[in-house]
Amino acid sequence: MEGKADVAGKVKDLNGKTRASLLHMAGEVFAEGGFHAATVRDICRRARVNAASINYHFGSKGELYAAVLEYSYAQTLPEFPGALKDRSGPPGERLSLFIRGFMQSVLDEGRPAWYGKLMAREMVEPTSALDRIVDKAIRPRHKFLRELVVELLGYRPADEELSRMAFSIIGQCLFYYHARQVIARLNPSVRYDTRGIGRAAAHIALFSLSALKAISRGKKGG
Amino acid sequence: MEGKADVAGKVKDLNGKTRASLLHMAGEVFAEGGFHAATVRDICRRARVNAASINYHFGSKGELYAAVLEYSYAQTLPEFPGALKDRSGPPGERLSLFIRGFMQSVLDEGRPAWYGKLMAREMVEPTSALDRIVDKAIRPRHKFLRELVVELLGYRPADEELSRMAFSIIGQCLFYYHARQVIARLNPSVRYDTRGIGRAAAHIALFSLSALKAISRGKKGG
DNA sequence: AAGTGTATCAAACATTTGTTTGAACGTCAA
DNA sequence: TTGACGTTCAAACAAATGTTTGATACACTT
Repeated sequence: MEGKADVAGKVKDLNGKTRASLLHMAGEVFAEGGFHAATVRDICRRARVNAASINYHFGSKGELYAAVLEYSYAQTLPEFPGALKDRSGPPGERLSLFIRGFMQSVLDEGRPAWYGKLMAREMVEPTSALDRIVDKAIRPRHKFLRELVVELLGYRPADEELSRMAFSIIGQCLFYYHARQVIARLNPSVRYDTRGIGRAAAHIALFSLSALKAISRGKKGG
Repeated sequence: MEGKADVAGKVKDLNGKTRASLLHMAGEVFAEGGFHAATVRDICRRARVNAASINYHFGSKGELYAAVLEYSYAQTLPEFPGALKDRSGPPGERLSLFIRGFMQSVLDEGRPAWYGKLMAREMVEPTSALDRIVDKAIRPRHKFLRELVVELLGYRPADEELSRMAFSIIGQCLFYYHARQVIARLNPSVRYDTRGIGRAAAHIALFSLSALKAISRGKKGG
């Protein structure tokens, strides 16, 4: 009944055309509307395969979702891990680069890299995959941001306060993703192409660096 | 067939017990999981009424949702409009009060005031009701924030830049709502009771005021 | 008492969801 | 050629969804 799909899935991976097509289209559909809004029929229609293919190749919609996360995470691996450990250059510049890179991965509509979007979606509408995402993707970035904040402040605040600093920075970034429909209505001039993302990232970097600098000064002075 | 429900809805409003019960339970359910995740059967079960009641009293699930938004908005009316026009007191203090009030309305789990949550949900998962919410609730707050930022900066930046300042502030606030599942995993010590909300609000106010002050100084000095 | 309109209910309805089934097709080894 | 295996497909399935229906009970008027 279940052929070789489960066992061989990890062996052949993308050998089969159907399987690869499903993986890509599923990534697209999941990134668009989240896990629940996505339908297997829509995914299969776009992938031009039979509706039963998902269950044959992945077992279920949920396991397909997990496979998409795993796959897209592996795709983005070459991008980040270097940046997440890079300690060269002034910390302010590293923060700017991090913010821009993060926003690109979440907002850029062009390339088929849905991992950022899937990550952002999981925050709002969690599935059983959230724990894995937190451990593999979010926690490393959070830690990276915390250390950067320590450098920028010049001292290490209490644990909770330090987390809040990171939250303040990431919160600004994610707002552009989560509230993009509202932003489009409040200020239609805000664009989401590479230039627009760059402008948003530049503002967030300026805003955050200014805050950290002023807080640092206040702490040292008082 | 459609009796007096549609016509009389606006006349009697909450006279009927069933209608009122539905309105309250629907608000609760919609706030929990959004419009799509909510089911009419769940709402009716909690309200202890028949499953057909929603269509009888409101016409459809969508119109019930609209009615909930309208009702909960009317409930929160007494709270805000004063605050949104208050020009007394130092602007920094007014910003702190705004942030705290906004976060309370979005995060507080105790009271049955779902308007904040529904508003935050509409941003991420918009329905056809978004336009109305933007006009009636979001735009006034956005405008209020912009004017406050102008006061705090001491000058008026370009339109887009000014909007981004407001986005940076609101983005920090909404992160605590949208990413609460992730926050719980990253830093379990962050609480969502009144004290915890107050602490988060205080941090966001400090962070934002520091940023605005430093940016203002930089602009004037350079 | 009869009549009128409102409200509530259990049941059924049509649609959509994820999933399963059984047949058909192709490939390759014996 | 035969038989086994992996793959694809149309069709059907069971469950859940929003909605509709027809009957029944109640309140109030005439």
